[in-house]
Amino acid sequence: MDVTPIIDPLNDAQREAVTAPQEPVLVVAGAGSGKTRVLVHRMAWLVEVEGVSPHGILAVTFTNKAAAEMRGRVEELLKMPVSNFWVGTFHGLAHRLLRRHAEAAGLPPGFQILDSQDQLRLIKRIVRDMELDDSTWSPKEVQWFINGEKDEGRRPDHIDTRNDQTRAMMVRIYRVYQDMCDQNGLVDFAELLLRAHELWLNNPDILDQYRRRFRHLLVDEFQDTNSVQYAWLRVLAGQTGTLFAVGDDDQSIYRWRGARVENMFALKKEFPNMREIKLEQNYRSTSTILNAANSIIAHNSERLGKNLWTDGHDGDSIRLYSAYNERDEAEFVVARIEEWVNDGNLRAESAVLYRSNAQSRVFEEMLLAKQIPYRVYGGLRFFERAEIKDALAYLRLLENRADDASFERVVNLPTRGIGAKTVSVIREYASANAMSLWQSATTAAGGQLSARAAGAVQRFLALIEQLDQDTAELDLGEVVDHVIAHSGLLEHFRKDRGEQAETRVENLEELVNAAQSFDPDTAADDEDEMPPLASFLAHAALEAGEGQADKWEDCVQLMTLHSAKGLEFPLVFIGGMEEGLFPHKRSLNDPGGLEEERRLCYVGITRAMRKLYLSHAEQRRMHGVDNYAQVSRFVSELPAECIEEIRPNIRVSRPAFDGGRARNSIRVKDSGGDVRLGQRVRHGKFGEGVVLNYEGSGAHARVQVNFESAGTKWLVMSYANLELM
DNA sequence: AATATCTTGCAGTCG
DNA sequence: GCAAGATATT
Repeated sequence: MDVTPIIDPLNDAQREAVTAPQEPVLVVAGAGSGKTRVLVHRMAWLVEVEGVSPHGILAVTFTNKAAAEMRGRVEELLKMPVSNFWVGTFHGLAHRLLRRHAEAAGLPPGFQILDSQDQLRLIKRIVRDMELDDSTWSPKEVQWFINGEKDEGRRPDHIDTRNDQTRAMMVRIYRVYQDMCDQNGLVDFAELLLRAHELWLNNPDILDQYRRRFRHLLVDEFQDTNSVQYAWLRVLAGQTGTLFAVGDDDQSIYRWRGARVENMFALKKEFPNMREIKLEQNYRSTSTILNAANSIIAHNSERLGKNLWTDGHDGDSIRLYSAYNERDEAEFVVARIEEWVNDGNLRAESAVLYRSNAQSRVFEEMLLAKQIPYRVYGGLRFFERAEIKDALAYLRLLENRADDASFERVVNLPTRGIGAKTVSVIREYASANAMSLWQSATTAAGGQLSARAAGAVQRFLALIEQLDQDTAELDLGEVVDHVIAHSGLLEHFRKDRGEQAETRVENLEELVNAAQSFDPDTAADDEDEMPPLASFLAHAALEAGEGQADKWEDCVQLMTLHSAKGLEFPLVFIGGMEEGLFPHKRSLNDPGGLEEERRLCYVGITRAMRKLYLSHAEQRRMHGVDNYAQVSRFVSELPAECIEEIRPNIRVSRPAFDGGRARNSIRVKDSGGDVRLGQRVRHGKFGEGVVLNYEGSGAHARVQVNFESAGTKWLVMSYANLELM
């Protein structure tokens, strides 16, 4: 057999990894050192040379993108379809296991996935139902707490709450939340992983079956595994499985969602015979860019230690631009992109990276103004759009009548005379009798509904049953089409004359397309197949789709630094290099947070192949308020000889701003005086009060005043005629 | 009960 | 600057 395509394109270190004996291997692979290639070639090596059946190989990644890429490349190399391999994300694989073994995992067969929006909604309701103050028990924090505990593998019973009232209450909410999910057959993201792990622990026979099957476990981005994922893999590997783990401690950027870099060290302890191989030769970037990256990451203390090198060219300096504000920054970036394109390059080769999603807006506006096509990754994804979730809620009810979240979402959408009052009666009767909203509704909440409300509810129930019957024989695309048409959703959005109504209708139509072309999972594995609708719904929750269509058009790529991991671009911009934004201020509270931000910066820099631009703005509008920040410390951690500063052109219209760093007063029209925060003022009608807040400037300036008798009001300065006191 | 308008909180990153 | 939720209006 000809193995040259498998081993020829590899350097020595890569080859050592790919051809290693069937023993545990840890590959520490720097950015751009060919780690995906190593994984792909290892799989090919196992199959072609070692004679391992694809059936016995499990490959795990974190993102759908990475999984898709791995599939594609293995197929290309082996020239055979990879349907026999299990290749997927942790969540995807966990989901597949749970579907197969729903009963053993203690789940109803029609269980649905709860995405984080739905999860938050549910928690909000629970906090309210428990009559807790949602400012002390902010649903977001509760969500954070629950997910954090689940990521560590802890159920409410495992959590020690002695001497900690706050924690005790959090655990109480966690309990109620979990009961709710169990009753409704809902599984959140963290739960998928935890249940999959518990499936091993509680069912030795099932575990044994998979242990015997998967003798080879390949794991990408090992530094991003959390405790549960690690335990899941560890148990699956057992004494007989061989683990092939690839990771880079310097690219560990998901600690906030439970990832533990330490898992890389733990591996070496658990498998004393583990072979460790370092990949340090970079094939992606110029040496200037690599120097910058090495120099940044050297400021971190906790590292396995590794230094990237290349035998390529120096390339251009890294350009640093100091903008006045975020618009100026965007203008600069877009102008550079225009030059790039005029030089005959593709737009798709350029990427604008930023720390937080909110930063994309200004770049989008500027690109739009210059009519440059672009594509935003992340942000609000297709399956997360409100109208899509509405449609999915109908579909979910068809699958699982007990899905309360979906029930509530569509019971009165489009409006059919079932108001808040009616729903709350149904809800109370349901919780008093430990039944689903659906069941409660079928009994007209135990007869507590008025005749009119009961009639409306009855019509809703009949509608769902009717939809279910009518679609029983249809295929997936037709089901979706039928449901959005006959549920009244499409009609509802059609007659809505809001500006977004049209795109909503288009999105619903797009959903039908998505369903039609949906391929029930590329890994059409042997035995039990999932019903298409269930499979499609899971796909919607797990993959969420992309922000916009038109993948194939040549367009500028916009994304967060996080979602850029694993990608590369000839031209890269990193915007918002400001203290407080990057490193983000909320990362500074916890130890290790800063180092993680620095690794994120390292990830960003190493995305660039040829040209890298960094920029920061002196002034940036956030939450509608101007902010001023220092240049990010990361800029000063770069070697000076790599950097070339670009001064703004004089012609740039410097925004009229009034000098002060922390501006806290505005000028009252024609009056010579300033209104400051805390200033006492008198109003002709409302009397005396104190200025709490203000916004805008000039004729549009408004102030918020707390009046002693009239309460707080927003007033337009130019009309209010405030008298300063 | 349905719709229009105002207020509030937000934006840290993913599956 | 936007979206969700709260409040006001019909």
